[in-house]
Amino acid sequence: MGKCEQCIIKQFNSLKSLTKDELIRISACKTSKTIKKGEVIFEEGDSINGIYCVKNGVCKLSKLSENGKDQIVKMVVKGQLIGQRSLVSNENSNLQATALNDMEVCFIPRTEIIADLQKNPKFSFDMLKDMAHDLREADDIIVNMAQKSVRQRLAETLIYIHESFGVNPDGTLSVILSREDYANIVGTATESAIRVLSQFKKEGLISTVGKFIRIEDINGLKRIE
Amino acid sequence: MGKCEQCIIKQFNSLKSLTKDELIRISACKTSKTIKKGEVIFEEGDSINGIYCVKNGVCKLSKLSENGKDQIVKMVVKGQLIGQRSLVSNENSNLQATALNDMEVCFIPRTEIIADLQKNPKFSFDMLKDMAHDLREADDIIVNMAQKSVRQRLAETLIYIHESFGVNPDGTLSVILSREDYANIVGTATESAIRVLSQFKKEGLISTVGKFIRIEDINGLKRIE
DNA sequence: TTTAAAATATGATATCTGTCATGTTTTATT
DNA sequence: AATAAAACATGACAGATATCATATTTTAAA
Repeated sequence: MGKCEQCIIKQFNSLKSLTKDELIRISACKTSKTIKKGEVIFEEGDSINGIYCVKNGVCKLSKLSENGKDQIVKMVVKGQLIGQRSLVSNENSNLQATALNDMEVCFIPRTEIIADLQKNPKFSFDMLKDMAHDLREADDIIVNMAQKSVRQRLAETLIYIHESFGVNPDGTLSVILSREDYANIVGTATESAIRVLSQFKKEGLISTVGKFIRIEDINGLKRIE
Repeated sequence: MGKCEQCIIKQFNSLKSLTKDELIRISACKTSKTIKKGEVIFEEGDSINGIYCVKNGVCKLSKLSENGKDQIVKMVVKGQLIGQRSLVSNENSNLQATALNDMEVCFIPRTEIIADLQKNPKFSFDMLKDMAHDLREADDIIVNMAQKSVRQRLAETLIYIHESFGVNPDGTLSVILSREDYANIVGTATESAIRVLSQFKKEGLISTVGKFIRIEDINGLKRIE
């Protein structure tokens, strides 16, 4: 099993602020897991009791709505942490985490992290920064949901995935989502998401081969109103 | 000018975790302000350079959308803090704060708070908890925006205001909002908000006299689908 | 008080989006 | 390869919501 103190992944999240000794201690009690595509890491209401550090792969954080739809609230990639909120508030999770492709994660038990938060102010300040960033993102999502059309939101989602998660060598988006996932990010019916993607294709803004999507005209997407 | 260490308001936010000495120091450099109804406390893009502790009154935090609407993201009442996110991330504000009625606030400069965050782990952990709570609320708002009708969202907004901010002796909601504000919380056109409120009135769910709204049948509102 | 401005109200209509139905394609499994 | 299941696609239609127009009422200001 890898050692936290040597792991490059920690560069990308607040764990980077832990001292070498703290990392060694955490390394001793962490557990590594492989999670297969589609597998649920934890459900709404689960007591998580720790945080996950994503070493590889992508997952979605979603929340079930009363109408049966599973709204995707955030996507998490390599380098990021999952479960900080529940860790801090000591409440059960309000979200479900589901792997979008095969993942490798490390699980660090709650008590260890809490101990470090109490002792290492740089670490807790870093986590504060992360949450402040998440909050800002959440604000933007709220505004988009409230004020923009499905067409605009879907265009922005494609751009976001393109810019945040990158593309394969052939230019297709590296994160593969079903049309239903797109609908659940945008907050619309699956048929509507399919329809709008088809329109984008007709307009030459994107090209698709099955689930693979390539953005052909990113400025065109940005221009959508 | 009041002294922080004797101020009861701090009970309701993370400032309660500061030591007496820290509070005395903060008290020495804080400034009190009165803000009139409708006045803007800070705008999007402003560098805030501190946090506001709300001693009295209510304000809205909003973000301008490209379509010209001013989406309300959160309402802040007596006891709560404003500006933690910008404080922590050291970025300019992504939101505008506007007083909904006359307010009294204390402004604490950034450097003081940062110093305490670095030194007092209990304080920073408390602020982490606050942010985790805000994030959870934001998740709920995203899901509601994405999955619920204007009618449902408006009903839930009325219930939220009723339960979180209370009522006057005559039973009317103590926080007075314009129809436009309601529209900007719910994320709809002002006319739609007006229309739905009129419907609620016709259905006996609420009664209104000018801007004053009284919930007559809270269970009826909760039943709306 | 008078007047102007802003907020509230309501109708008519257009547009957007959801739902249902149905067919096709892709993917997984035997 | 054959089959079933899932995902994707598209049309038709209904319902929700935005927009525009126009009153009416309330509030603020002169």
